[in-house]
Amino acid sequence: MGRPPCCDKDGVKKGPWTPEEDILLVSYIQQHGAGNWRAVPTNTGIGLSRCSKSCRLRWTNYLRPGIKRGAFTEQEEKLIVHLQALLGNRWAAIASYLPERTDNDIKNYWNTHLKKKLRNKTEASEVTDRCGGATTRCGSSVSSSVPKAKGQWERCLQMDVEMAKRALSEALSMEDPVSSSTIRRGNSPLAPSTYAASTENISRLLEGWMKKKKKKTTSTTSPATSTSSQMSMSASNCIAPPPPTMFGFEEGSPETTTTAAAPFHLLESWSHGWHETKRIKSFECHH
DNA sequence: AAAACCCACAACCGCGTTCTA
DNA sequence: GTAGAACGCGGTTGTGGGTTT
Repeated sequence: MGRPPCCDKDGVKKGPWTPEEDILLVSYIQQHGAGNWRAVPTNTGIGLSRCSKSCRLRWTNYLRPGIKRGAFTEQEEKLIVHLQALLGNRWAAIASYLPERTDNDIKNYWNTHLKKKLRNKTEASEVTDRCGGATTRCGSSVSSSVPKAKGQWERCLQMDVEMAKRALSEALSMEDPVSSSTIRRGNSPLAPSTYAASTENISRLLEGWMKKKKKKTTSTTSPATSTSSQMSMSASNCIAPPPPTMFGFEEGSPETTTTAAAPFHLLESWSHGWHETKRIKSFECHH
């Protein structure tokens, strides 16, 4: 009946990942490709005693090639704010418009920076009309608990859509052609740089890890030498593609057909070749 | 110098959905 | 068709580093 069990909870390691574990995971994915997470812990042998869920998370959030880390740009910030206004806290959907960022990253950034920023803004403009002014951000959240008259809500949403359109156009026009073309095309399944990019991710993580370790202790043996050589060796190879960054919205979704759908069409060019019906379906289900 | 506090972010948890035997 | 596990997502927590007192 059903699928076999995921992984026995006993002996499953938790907490921060070490570079060794990262290497193990990446080399596994290099050989077998991303997906089938259930098989990862068993196939990597005793070296990786992580549950499949943890492996998937580690890969999608940190090791996957093409992930951009560091400070968010103003354009990214704008995008997030407007998409959050349109989509609510659907971080995965929002992340699909920022292919270099993960949903976790965006979620964290929202919770730590943008939420505060917006709160300050709204506090400052609280005195003014909540929905009437042209610059007032209204209908801000899909999940807003404040009830609104239908017509009013639609007008607000329409305004948000217009704002989002502008922000998206700005963001798109300001992108440099090289990086944006990479983004639009995603990671080609056979792109030779794919694994290299992944090892770059690990190298970055390793650097940070080494710094931390240096601070803590100077006497412990570090994995740096073995891992770096392993990485440079592996970098010449090519791995299976990462899970395609999702792009999901379907024409005619209820409630979004005439309003929110507009910016998504605008963005469709971003992601040609990335259509992932599974996620589209999943998004439909949420509506 | 040390304690207290704050902040950022990586990772975990729980739940709904999807998949498969 | 059904049961049960995997998968994916959003919310939350834990931890480590930085700053302030």
